Amino acid sequence: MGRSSEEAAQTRKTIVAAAADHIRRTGIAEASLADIMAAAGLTHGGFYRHFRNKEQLVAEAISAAGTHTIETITRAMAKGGFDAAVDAYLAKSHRDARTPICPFAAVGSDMARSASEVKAAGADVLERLLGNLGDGEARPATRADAIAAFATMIGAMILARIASGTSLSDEVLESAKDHLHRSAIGNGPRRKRK
Amino acid sequence: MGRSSEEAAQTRKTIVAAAADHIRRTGIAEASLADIMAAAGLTHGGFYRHFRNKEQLVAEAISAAGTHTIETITRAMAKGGFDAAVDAYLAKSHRDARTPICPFAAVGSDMARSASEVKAAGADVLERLLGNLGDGEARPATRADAIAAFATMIGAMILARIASGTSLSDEVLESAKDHLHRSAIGNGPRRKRK
DNA sequence: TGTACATCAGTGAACGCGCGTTCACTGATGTAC
DNA sequence: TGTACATCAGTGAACGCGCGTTCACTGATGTAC
Repeated sequence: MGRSSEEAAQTRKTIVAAAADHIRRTGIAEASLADIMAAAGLTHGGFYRHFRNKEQLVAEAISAAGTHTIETITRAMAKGGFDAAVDAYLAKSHRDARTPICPFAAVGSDMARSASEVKAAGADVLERLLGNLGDGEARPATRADAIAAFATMIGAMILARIASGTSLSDEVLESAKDHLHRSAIGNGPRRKRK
Repeated sequence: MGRSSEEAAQTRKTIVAAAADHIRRTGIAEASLADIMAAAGLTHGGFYRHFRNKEQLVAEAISAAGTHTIETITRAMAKGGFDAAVDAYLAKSHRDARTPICPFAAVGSDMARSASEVKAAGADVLERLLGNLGDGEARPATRADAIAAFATMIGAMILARIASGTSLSDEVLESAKDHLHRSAIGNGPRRKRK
């Protein structure tokens, strides 16, 4: 089955998208190349026509998932400010989603243990996210505030997922939301730090 | 090789301790029973004399690692208050440790995807930790404050480990520390929430 | 107290399985003439 | 323009390996008499 190079480029994107989904749902180690390729509508033998190895795919999948997450957060910030973005991120629907949106909450611990290629992709997503949180009107006052706020969000989401099904889980989400709303990090327009 | 039941109980504890180490170092899925048993000085065949399956061992290992983490945090709080505990947790030496101390930072994402037995062990550790953070003089003012502070700590540690080796990593630790110090969560004695 | 025996922690080989990776092959595509 | 051919995306079988789990066996322990 020969394919044009245009079709091949599309196939590659499909594989990355399937990997981004599968990895966030099951974890990095648990997502097998055969499953990812099947989800992309392909057999697993063709994988190495597109990628050097699994690590490369994981790195690109993290990057793609991160880009979508940044867009989602940026959109929420533009519409309803920092508080709205926090509420959207820490929503029960995000906690319970079959496919988690944010790769840091879904596989943050996995990434921390991964090969440098994967960690670099994760660090790049974080850097891009921090750059974008500076945009908009009701943004965090400083880069340090944005870092602390995002750390609180992913930490709370991870704890809420561990405790899912208990009242503690809801309490974690509510406590983190309240804290971020009250901490005056993003209330109203501020000057970006020089 | 027959063993007394006393020796067997000690062996069981050794296996759990080896599992707690191995799991925090490599991840849940990546820690094989054969490796854990070898680290405990045993062959892997005898595993099922002590545990129903891998899940049960993982749950007990999380619980044991969590107990040690709670003790460490409680000790730091007793000695230097909330700020000292934050500084100890978010230290570079904790980020770079061969065996991470805190199971939530090390394998939080893994736990969130694990069987209910493992998640229940994690939720129990969190509940115990929150109970202990209420002790001491310079404790977080409310349970909600304690939850938000701990979420910030594990989130920051995970992000710092993903970015390890870059200046962003140090920046994450510093930003989270500054935020927690400034947020007045644990500055001085407060009344515990009713 | 001394002896026979049941127990069971631990050994080491084996099981079926799924993993990442490799490879010979297929056949439509795009190019050279 | 039409034809021959090289390319290479995708197939499907196979590879060696490590996994969780099982099992027949060993032999020191603790108990029954």
